[in-house]
Amino acid sequence: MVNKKKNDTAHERILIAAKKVFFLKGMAGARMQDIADEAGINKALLHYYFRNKEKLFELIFKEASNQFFPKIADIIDSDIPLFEKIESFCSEYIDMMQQNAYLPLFVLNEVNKQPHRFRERFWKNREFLFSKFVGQIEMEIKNRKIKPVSPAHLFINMISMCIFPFIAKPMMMMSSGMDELQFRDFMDQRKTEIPKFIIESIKR
Amino acid sequence: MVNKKKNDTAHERILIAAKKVFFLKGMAGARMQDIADEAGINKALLHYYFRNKEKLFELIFKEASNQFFPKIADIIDSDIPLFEKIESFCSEYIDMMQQNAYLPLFVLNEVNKQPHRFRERFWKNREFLFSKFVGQIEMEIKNRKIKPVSPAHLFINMISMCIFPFIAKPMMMMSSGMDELQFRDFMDQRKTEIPKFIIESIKR
DNA sequence: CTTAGTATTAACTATTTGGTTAAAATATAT
DNA sequence: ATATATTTTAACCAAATAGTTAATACTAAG
Repeated sequence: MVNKKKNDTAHERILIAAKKVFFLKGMAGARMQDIADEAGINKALLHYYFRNKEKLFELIFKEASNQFFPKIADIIDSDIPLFEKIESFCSEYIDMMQQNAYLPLFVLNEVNKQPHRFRERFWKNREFLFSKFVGQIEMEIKNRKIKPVSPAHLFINMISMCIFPFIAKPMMMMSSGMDELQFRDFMDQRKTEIPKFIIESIKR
Repeated sequence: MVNKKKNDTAHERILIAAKKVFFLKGMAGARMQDIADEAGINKALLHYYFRNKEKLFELIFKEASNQFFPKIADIIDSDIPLFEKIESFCSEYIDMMQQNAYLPLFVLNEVNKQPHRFRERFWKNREFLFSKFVGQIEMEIKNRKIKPVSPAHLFINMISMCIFPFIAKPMMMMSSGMDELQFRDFMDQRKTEIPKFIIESIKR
């Protein structure tokens, strides 16, 4: 045996299929057979490459939660001015989620259903973004650049407005009769609407 | 046979148990045995009262989605002034969700996973709140009472900020080290923080 | 008390589903 | 070409799980 290339078909097709099925149905609702079918391979091959459902899910979930989070940190922790930071956070975060609209609900749902899976990862990897952002806001308040606002609430407001529409997407589309394209447009607007809305509220 | 009272124990205990288990694990993750255990009865009794899992779920889901929605309409569609309306919506809606923090994620998740279950209900029952609220906002803009803002985005902003924290609750608690009580406090604050935040942004 | 309907259970069945095995096909090295 | 390792499959297996059945306990009416 020599170097085994892992960029080949079956192994990769399985990962893509697993992602699709897990995102759509969640851990509890996903069937190994569905994944095999989606990948166009025999079910036994799943277990050949990834020991069991648990392990396979863990991989998908880890990738998903990493994608859901840490890139935020780069923006939030950067040294740019507050208003610019808010603008680029909203814009970039929504942009990321547009490429994977299922991601937020998938991650948040699984965290709710199996908190243990997330707990360790949280205490380890993340000091969590928060601190630096909070400091910056407090600074701006002290300098009377913005009104006195609660940094925690401001932060939660911002991510709520960015993320929630993806979670409520099907419901929004149904209730307002939007189609896929109109939803995309709507979220494109939000990239600028949310920052405007926030800044309008806190600026002096 | 005479009048059958349905306010008795088993039947009710099952509904309570089913609600608990479905809320916690979702349709796909819930086990009939879990529900039976939780209700302290034999599994066969579940099928005696509610033919099958599907039917039982349908009941719980219908009640949940009714609770998640329509009471909003009363506030949103009422004739009170805009700012008051925003205030009472946020306050009352958060208050409702505090009594049932699992509700938003449960409903939104199941709507995502089985959109068909919701579609009919939407086209039928609800003209959806929207219209009257939108009209009122456009009016206030025309009268130069508030800045020109997109009613749709304003509406989504408001419900995002109210609902999202419940969906992200475990994650928020983990990442910030909140306990149950602190979360409650935080949401109590939001009942006034969100309206302040919104009004500050749109007022002239 | 007896009877007829109702509630409840233990035991069972059928199906779904995650996982295994052993053999076949395919590729790789010598 | 032959041997060796890797990939892939068909056929199974065992556990889990929704749903059934037939018998038993319970309740209320006459």
